[in-house]
Amino acid sequence: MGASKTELYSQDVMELAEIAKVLAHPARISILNYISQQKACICNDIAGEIGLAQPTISQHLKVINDAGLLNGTYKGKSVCYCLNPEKMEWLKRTLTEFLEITTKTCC
Amino acid sequence: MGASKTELYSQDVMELAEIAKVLAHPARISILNYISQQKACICNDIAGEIGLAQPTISQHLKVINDAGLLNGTYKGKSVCYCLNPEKMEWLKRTLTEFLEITTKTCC
DNA sequence: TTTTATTATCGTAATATTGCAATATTAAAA
DNA sequence: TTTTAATATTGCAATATTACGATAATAAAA
Repeated sequence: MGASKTELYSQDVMELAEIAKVLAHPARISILNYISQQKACICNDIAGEIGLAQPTISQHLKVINDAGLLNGTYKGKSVCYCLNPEKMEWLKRTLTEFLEITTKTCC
Repeated sequence: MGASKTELYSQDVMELAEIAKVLAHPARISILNYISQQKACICNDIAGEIGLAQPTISQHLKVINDAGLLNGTYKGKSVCYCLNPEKMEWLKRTLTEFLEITTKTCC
């Protein structure tokens, strides 16, 4: 198979899993780290910085962007990628809430 | 390819991506939710509860367990799965710390 | 010891992800 | 308008993940 049975799960659970997928690859963690360190918009020197080919980085950026975590203009000679602060806050809240609930003692 | 170039990343980044992978599937989110709701050890009625076959749940439990998030005894007529509170706290800290750093305004 | 209920593992099919070369697209600069 | 630099898309090969039937392993109960 290889396909999740998405019909089994609630909207909330699906949403959490989707957003976790963004963080589930070291390249995407690195990209988020890099962008946040810049404190300003950056462009695709990310490729050189991380050590993956430009199309690969572009693909990862698309995943992050499709999750709504990026803002800015994505076309032109030089693209400005920045974090979407609202969505990042939402991500933090959502994950924290989940972990508050699940971090209970047991046994 | 399909294989991450793990040699490109720091230990910290890899660790974060690995733990995020645990949360990156709705079945595993559901399992963690379910276990934490029980407030006590539970067994493999999880399969019926979620709607996946027993081997599939067992496989997901292995992923969660391999990440160190479970405690208890895994053999016998009836198995007791419970959360590892220390590791869950570590997960919360690690993710929160990452998100504190990356949740910065930009642009 | 044999039976029984529960969980793990194996094997396999279907699908998804990762990575990159080649190429297309984009918008500014010349 | 043509050129140029930056980014996106396409196509493809390699690998990983998901799911489950069949079967093995486990430990308590009969």
